[in-house]
This record gives sequence, structure tokens and C-alpha cells, in this order.
Amino acid sequence: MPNALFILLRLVPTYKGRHISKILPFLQGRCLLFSAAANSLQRTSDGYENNSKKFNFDRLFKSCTQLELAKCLHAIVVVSGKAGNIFFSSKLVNLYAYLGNVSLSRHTFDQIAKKDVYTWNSMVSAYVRTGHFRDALDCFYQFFMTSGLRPDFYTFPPVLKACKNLLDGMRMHCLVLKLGFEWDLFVTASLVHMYTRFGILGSARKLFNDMPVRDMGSWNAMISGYCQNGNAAEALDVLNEMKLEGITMDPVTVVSILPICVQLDDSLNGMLIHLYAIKHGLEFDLFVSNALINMYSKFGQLKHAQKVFNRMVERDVVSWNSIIAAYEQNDDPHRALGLYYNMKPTGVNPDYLTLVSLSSIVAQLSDSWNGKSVHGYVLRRGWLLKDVISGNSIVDMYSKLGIMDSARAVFEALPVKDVVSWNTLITGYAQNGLSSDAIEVYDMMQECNITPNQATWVSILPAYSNVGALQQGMRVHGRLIKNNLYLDIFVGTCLIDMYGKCGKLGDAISLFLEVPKTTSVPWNAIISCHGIHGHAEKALKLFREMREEGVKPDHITFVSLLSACSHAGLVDEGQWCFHVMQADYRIQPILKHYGCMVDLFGRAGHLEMAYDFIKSMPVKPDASIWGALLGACRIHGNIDLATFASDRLFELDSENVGYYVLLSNMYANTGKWEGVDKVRALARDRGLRKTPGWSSIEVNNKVDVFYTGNQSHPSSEEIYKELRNLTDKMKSLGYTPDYSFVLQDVEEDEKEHILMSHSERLAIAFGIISTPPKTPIRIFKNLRVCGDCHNATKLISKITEREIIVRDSNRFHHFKDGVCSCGDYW
DNA sequence: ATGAATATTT
Repeated sequence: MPNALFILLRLVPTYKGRHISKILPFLQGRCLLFSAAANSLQRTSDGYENNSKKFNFDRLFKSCTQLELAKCLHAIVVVSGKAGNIFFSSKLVNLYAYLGNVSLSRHTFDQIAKKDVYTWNSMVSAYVRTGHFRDALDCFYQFFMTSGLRPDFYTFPPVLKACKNLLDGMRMHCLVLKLGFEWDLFVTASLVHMYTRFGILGSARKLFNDMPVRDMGSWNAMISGYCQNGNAAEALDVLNEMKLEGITMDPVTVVSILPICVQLDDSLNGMLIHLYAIKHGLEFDLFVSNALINMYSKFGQLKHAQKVFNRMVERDVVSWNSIIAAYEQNDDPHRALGLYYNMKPTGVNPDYLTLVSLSSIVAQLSDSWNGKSVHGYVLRRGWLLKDVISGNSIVDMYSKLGIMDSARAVFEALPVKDVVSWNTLITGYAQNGLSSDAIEVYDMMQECNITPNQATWVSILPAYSNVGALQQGMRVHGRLIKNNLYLDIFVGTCLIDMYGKCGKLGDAISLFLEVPKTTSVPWNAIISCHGIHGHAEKALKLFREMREEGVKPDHITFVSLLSACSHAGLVDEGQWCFHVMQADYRIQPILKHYGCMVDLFGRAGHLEMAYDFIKSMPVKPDASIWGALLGACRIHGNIDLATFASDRLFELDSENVGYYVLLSNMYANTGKWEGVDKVRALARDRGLRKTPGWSSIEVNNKVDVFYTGNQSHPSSEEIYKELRNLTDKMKSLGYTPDYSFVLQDVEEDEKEHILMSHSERLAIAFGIISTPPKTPIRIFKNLRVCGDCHNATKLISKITEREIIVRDSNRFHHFKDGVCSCGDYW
């Protein structure tokens, strides 16, 4: 029997009456309601006109909650000779659409020989309900032009909903006027809603004002229209007007108005509306509860969100998505994940937005293993191909997990890429320190004619400043002036940062004067720029100005200030900042601040003070603190304290190569080669490899990267020739190579060659041979500049009469006439 | 028949 039923279902709706008569006996035993209906259909020829029977059919249609049942019903309708009946057929059209299968709707519709207005309306709204807006409009025009029938006022609300651009909408508006349906309440309310969808609030408001009668739907259309377009004040105005007319909010009004409270950052009002909902019995409305969860989550009030969620009687996907996203966006990925696991047994199936949250959760937990299964899940469901947002969230997930190869692969496979897709990939590369890949993707984006937006600039500019691509950064600046985006607080700050980090402090300052300075963001940027250039005094002056202007500094401001002081050796001023931060601004120092303080004391040679400071810290020192102490020990050659610090370090963070390198350098400096070997072996056992040193230089809009000892550059021969030439001249000026920076136990002439092929020196030599005489040279180095190179560069600046600006991972060195701006304190 | 909520990049 099940097989027979299966065959029947496959035949629908092309079956013949005789199939059905064979099936009916089986059906009778299975579904009483259906068999009853089938019997009555067979007995009476005009069943639907009979009142009691009609009730039965309505129940029958309503009871069809599955596609299979609908097909059975269809079968019954046909077998009882009712297929030609417009009433039943139109009901079937609606039913199939309601169950999401619009092609069966269309099939049924096409079988109807004589179509009336009700039939056409059913088909149009079937398309609208299933989201096939284009087909809905086509169907409407077919109806209007070819059927010879006149659309009625039932026709327009769904058709207006199907208009997906302003042109269609206005054309439809004209038609409404031409046919004279503007008197209809629903039609006009639909027009209001349509105009708000396209952001044409003026036209919407005019129609709304002219309405002689307004029902709940009209008020809601106007209010939600303002809400969706972010016009909070107007939305509240209309709401007040409504209240004055004595109309109270219904669930839809509440749901529309709650996001406005978020937008206005008015949590009090939000809670008042929650109270209103409780008072008016809307508390358990599904939509109202979902909106409340979202509101509380945006205010960070997770307890309230959870309470609303707990009290719900019925929860749908949106409820679960909202509560999961609430925890995910408020940095509690563990709880969010727990809720996801609770969701499954309730029978609510995750949708693509659940997976968007899940991918972010997995990224926050840095759980690469589950990352792969999230990817697999989305892939299997076909969401990756169907929905950009799903794809983007997976690209973002892999980026945050640091698996850029996978991120790139997912990105490449996306059938549709929007700006966000590109931005996500660019940001991913930039955040993982792969600036040149970020730039490459940005260039590809340009070739694809995708218009960048604010987020694009905010990710590409730091990538440019990272590799020192000043010329390309300036080109972006030019573009931003045209777009008038350069005064945007985030973009402007990125530009300031870019100029500062590319050595153009003057340009950074003049930009800073132009951007709005109401928040700490641009101030932080300009203060840190001065800091890395070694101008701590000016950084402090800017800080005083900031205070005078009433801008509240944040913890980043103090990180920039403290590191400025430590670079310049301003110990007292640094201590003052540390005090002001806590006393005046009640900012509790975080590890970053403590690290700066250790650095401040340590660099200045107060190693004991630095160590005492660490001991007095109220929080447990982490690797960065001991790392700062170790760095200071290296500068001042205190090997005992260094050994102590590195013991603490390897307990805390045995994964960071930098510390092994520092320690082994110290042993190498003092010639303790067995110590060097020991540390190197330790690092090797833990599978760590030294970060390769590289330097870059931008020549003719192109960034060239040099690795230490690399000889594969096209101009390699000329570069080494120039370097030998320069070394000879340097020696005549009294240069003696400082072999303590050679970290290998080799012969003397080998040592000289190693120093000569340090990446910064290759880049400088390349700059000298490929740019006109006396033009400044700007170099970037990913690690700290080596002491011998620092000496050499001073002399090179004198010999070649060039300014040489070197930015290393720490700060700027501005070489001119044989001296460096840092005054050898670094 | 109309009216509604959740979302990816900085």
C-alpha cells in the first residue's frame, strides 16, 4: 500500500480518476478526515455550496500541513470531478504556495480552463508568498493585459509587495489611481509600506496623512517604515499621534518600536515597552519576545534576555538564533555553544543565521576542528552557494582561526561575491600580518570593479602602512577626498596612522587638524604616531590638549603615551601618566600598561626597579611582562636577570620564538656558544622556527621585499656590489663591524658578509641604486633594527647625502648627516 | 489581503 500511495503522489497532479479509486480504500483506513471528505465529495455534486459541507472543506484545507496531504486532497478533488471548479482549484493554488511549492501552484493554476479574478489573485499571491516577486509581477501583467478581467482591490496589496524597485512601484501606484482603488484602506496602506521600503518616506507620509480612516495596519506601516529607515524621531512622533487618537500598540507596533530604543540607546524606554507588553498581554507573543531578546542583547543585558527566553511558551528559530547571538556577541561563546546544543533536541532546525553565529562562536573559541565541521554543515545544506552571508561568515571564521588558505578557497568558490566578501578576505590577510596578500586581493577587487566602502579602506590602509606603501596609500587618500570620506572618523584615523607609520609625520598632523576630534580615536592615533617617531614631549603636549578639549582618554591613549615615554627615556613623565590614568580617569591598568612600565624602567637601565615593579603588580605577570624585562636585560647586558626572566617566560609561553631568539642572542653576544646551542635546541624541540627577518621599500608604486641573506632579487648583483662599495667607504670613516650581532659562530670574513646581507641593508642599497641621488629612502623592517645596521646606516646617510628613514617593529629611526633621531636611545 | 524580528567586514 505505501508503494501505491507513493506512486499516486508521484502522479499528482497528472493522475487519472481510476488511479484514485484504487487508492481510496487504503486512504480511508489511514486518514479519517480525508476519507470523510472524499465520501461527501463523491456523494454531492454541489458540496461546497452547502453550508455544513463547506465548513468541512475549510477544515480540510486547513488541516493540510504537509505537502503529501495536500497532494492527497488534490487527488480527492480531481477524482470527485471537482478539478474544473474554480473555488477548489484556487484554494489548492493557495495551499501549495502556503506549503512552499509554487510550481505545483502554477501547475494547478494552468489546469484551470476558465479563470476568474479570484483565481488570478490566488496565483499572484502564491508567487509573492514564496518570494518569487518577478514571477508575481509577470503573472499580474499577464492577468491585466490578456485576461480581459479587471483587477480588484484584493489584487493590489500582494502586487505592491512584489515591486522590488521604485520604478515598478510607481508604475503600480499609477495603475491603482487609474483603476480608482486609492479609496481602499488596504491598498493605500500597502502603498505606504511600499514607499517606505524604498526609503521614499515623504511620499509615504503624504499618502498616510491623506488617509481618511486608518486601521492598525496603516499605523504600523508608517511606524515600521520610519523605524526601518532609521528615522527614530519621526517614528516616535507617529506613535504619539496614534496614542492621541486613543489607539493602543499591538504586537506589530511593539516589535517595530523596540529596535528604535536600541538605536537611540534608550534602555529605559525599552524596559517601559517591555512593561507595556506584560500589562497588555503581549508578553508571550512570539515576535514580541524575540524582539525583546534582541533588544536586551544589544544593551548587553544578558540576564534580561535570558529571562524573556526562559518565559517563552513557544520558541522558533528566531528565538534560538537571537539568544545564541546574544551570548556570542557579548563574548560568551561557551554559553552560546551550550544553547546551540540545547536547541537541537527541541526539534527546531538551525537555519543559515544559526550557522552564522556558530561560525563566529567557533572562531572565538579558536576551535579549528569544529570550524571544519561548521564549514561542512553549511556546505552540505547548500547554503554556501545560495547565500552570500553564509559564505562570508565562513571566510571570516577561517580568517579569525588564522587558516587563510581555507578562507581563500571558500572565497574563490563563492558564486556571488559582494563588498563584504572582499572586505572580509582583505581584513583576514591584514589581521594575520599578511599585508602584501591583503594588497593583492584589494587590487583584484579593483579589477573586478567592485566599489570599496568604508570597511574596505579601514582594512587596506593599515595593510599599506604595514609595508610602507606610502604612494599607494596617498592614492587612496586622493580617492577619499573625492568621495568626501576622508573626514570619517575611522577612515581619517587610518589615514593619520598611515602617514605617521610611513614617516610623514607632518602630513599626519595636518590631517589630524581636519578630522573631527570628539572621541579619543584620532587622538590616540596622533599620540602614538609621535611616540614611534620618538617625540615623546609632543605626545605629552597633545595629551594635555586632549584633556583641555574635554575628550576622555581611554586605555589605548595611555598605552601610546607610556610607550612614547619609554622610547624616549622619559621615566618621570611615564610614571606621571601611569598615575594620572588611575587617579584622574579611574582606568585600571591592564597587562599592556604594566608591560610599558617595565619597558620604561628597563630601557632606562633601571633593571632592579623594573623587577621590583613586576613583583608589586596586583595581577600575575604574563609572558609580555617578562619579555619586556628580558629585552631590557639584553640592552644592558644583565645575563643573570635575563636567565631568570626567560625561565619564567618558558613556563608561561613556550610557543613564542621571539624570546628564544632574544636569549640566544644574549649568549651569542657574550660568546657563550654552548648557551646558544642549548636555547636553539630547546626551540627546535618545540617545533619553533625563527621568524624570518625582512625589510621592504616602495619604489615606483611597487613594494619590494628583501629577506636576510636573500640573493634571488633581480638586482641582487648590483645590490651586493653597491654594499661592498659602501662598506669600503664606511671603513675609511672609521666603521668597524660589530660582530656581537652575528649570531653564529663563524670566521671573521663570513661574519662581515652576514652583517652586510641583513635585510635592511639590502633594501637600503636597492633604494640607493634605484632612486635619484639625494632623495629620501624609506625602509620597513618587520623585526627590530640590528645595532650594527644602525651604525652603518648613520654612515651611509652621510656618505650618500640621503635621509634614510627606517621603521622597525618598534619605532622610527630618522638618519641624516651621520646621526639618528633616536640619539642612540632605543 | 495589509503591518513585524535575527545577520557577515571595521
